[in-house]
Amino acid sequence: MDDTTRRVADLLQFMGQLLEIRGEDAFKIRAYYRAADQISRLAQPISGMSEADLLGIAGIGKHITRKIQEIIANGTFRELEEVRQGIPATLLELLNLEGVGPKTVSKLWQQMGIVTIEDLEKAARSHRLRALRGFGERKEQDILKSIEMYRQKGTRMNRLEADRIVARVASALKDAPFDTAGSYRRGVSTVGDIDITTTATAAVINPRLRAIADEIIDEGEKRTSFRCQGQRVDIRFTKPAEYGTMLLYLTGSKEFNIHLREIALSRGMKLNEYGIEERRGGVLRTFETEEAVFAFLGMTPVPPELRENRGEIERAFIHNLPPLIERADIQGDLHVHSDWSDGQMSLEELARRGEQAGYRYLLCSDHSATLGVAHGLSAERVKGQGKEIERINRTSSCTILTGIEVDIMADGNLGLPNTVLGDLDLVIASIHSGFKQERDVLTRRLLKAMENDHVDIIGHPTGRLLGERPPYDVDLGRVLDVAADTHTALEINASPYRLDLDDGPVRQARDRGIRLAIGTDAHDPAELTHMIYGVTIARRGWCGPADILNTRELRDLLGATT
DNA sequence: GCCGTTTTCGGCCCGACTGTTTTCAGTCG
Repeated sequence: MDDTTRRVADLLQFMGQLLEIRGEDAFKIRAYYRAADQISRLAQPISGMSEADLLGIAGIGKHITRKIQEIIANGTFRELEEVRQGIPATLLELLNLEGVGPKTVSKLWQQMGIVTIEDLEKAARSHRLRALRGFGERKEQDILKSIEMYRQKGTRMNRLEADRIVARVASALKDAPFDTAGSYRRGVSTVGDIDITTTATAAVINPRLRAIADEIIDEGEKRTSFRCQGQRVDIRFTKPAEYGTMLLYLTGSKEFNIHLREIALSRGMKLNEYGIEERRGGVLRTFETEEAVFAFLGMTPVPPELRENRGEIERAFIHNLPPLIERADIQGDLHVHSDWSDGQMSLEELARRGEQAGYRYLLCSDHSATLGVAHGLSAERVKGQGKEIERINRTSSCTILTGIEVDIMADGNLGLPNTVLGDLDLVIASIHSGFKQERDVLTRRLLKAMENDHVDIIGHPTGRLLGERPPYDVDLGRVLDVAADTHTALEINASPYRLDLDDGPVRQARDRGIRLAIGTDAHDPAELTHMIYGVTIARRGWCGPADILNTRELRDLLGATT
């Protein structure tokens, strides 16, 4: 997203938060949040959009359009500046505390003069909070605990961590039937908490959960929340007859649920986690499966990965959802390292692992020599590796493709000469250094690499490491333009530590007909199994088999990239 | 503030759980 679009979304979000603290009408607040959300997922820069374009976006009307125009022209809007005058900026941070919402913040501020987390901590420690109406000893303790949690900053889990927690909870549930839901089920690249629904009863399950919980947050007949290995887990207990609507509700996303419920409402039906009822005193109709709910509403079932209210609901009503890629469509892995650079697998092992995975091919893409730490390959060693691969391929049903993950250096030149690159089956070009360069410099490095005829794929195009390093500052719009022009594929790096590109840009690339390549970037055998994470991101980006290079047969693949 | 196949006014997704309460407000998902 470009800076201006980002700023518009941020300021509308900010306005919503300020209005919350002021205790304004909840629907007005929601309107700002909704507008901010819509803008943050725009595929194009907002500054290029006309007034009519803006008004065409659901949830953006006359007033917010004017404010957007003001932000584009002046960097802010008058009403926001007026509202923020009266409210200390530090108050917003208090909203990050679990159990502390706008009403509480407002009360703390107006009745006790509390404006920072430090103020709040002091007041709670000296037992002054309990003087407020609606506060007691328990609440003081809870607030202190929330402050501690916030300072430890529980970050979102990557998929691998989430898988571990799910496995742990599954072991406690034993034979009880259950499904994961929430962002985990939708396949989001990082997961905030684990949502689970089960038809087993609370009476049976709650005691088992206590055995694996660090802490029980709250415990009930219908829902139990607890912390497991530092992460929050929510379990909903469901009757089998109501399982379909419960799973649908718990899977979300929130925006998907709201939109679907609005549509149900407009047809005189109320949809919740227990079923669907006629709005005027009808009986509750229940559904055992999600498919049954979708069928009743007249929709094609929406795969969980698509449930983000990005147009999939409308498409499901006209039975026109895109075909999505499946794990079984994958014919090979297009990014693997061997022990010729920093990987652990020999070339023989690569071939064997590829056969075991049922792959037709694997792209051996070791680092080029410029990347000192990775024992990268010189021009000479590239040749040597090629001979070795040729030998192994004679007896392997999984063809090892010769390749390289060549460095895009600080000046945009590549780490190996064209004469070397030209002899390889496929070339990935990636940035591994100079992350802090100016946006324009970084962007031009990528563009220059794409314009090289020998470069087939751009590896981990934004360079992010989830929870560790933000994406580098590139103009993704320009990258997509040039990728389309030069027929360069962009990678969906399937490593759970990267997932780069993520679903948003994948969708944009896919909509523009840009080809995508899924690679695990495996350095050891276990990492070859990460392919599923990449496939999931592709699905979230609305990709079908035809959008992904490595669904192709070998001959087709090489034909497409020469 | 947005929006319209009951509406240009009067709705806006819906429910669980907790703490501090004597019936509910606040928060969360």
